[in-house]
Amino acid sequence: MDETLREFFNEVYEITRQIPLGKVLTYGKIAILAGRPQHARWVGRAMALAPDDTLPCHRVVNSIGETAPGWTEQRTLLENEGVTFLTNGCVDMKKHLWEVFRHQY
DNA sequence: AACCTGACATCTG
DNA sequence: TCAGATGCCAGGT
Repeated sequence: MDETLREFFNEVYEITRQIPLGKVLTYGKIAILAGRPQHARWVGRAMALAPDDTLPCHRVVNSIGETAPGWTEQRTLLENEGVTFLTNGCVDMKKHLWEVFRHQY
């Protein structure tokens, strides 16, 4: 794998580690924070390959708040930390999306 | 080189 | 509101 991509992955993991309990981030937002706005899909791949069990990758969802396909535990993990879901099965983004940008300013 | 794939995002009718 | 199309990009075949 390309070295710059590996750096990107590490950046992604670093950011993911900083997501507070009970909050979530989207693949796209993480891609932006990691400096590569076009690589949302690569963030997903980074999660899939995440070697570190302590990485809170369950706090990463897509732009509309859907949990990862084929990973039913994710919802349970989130609910255990107080994250609520809407009737359509998506995370209540209004409540739980981590407003990173507001903290930066 | 050509084509497919995917833990994505955004636009469109 | 929502399914389908489109853009995206690197890895796999």
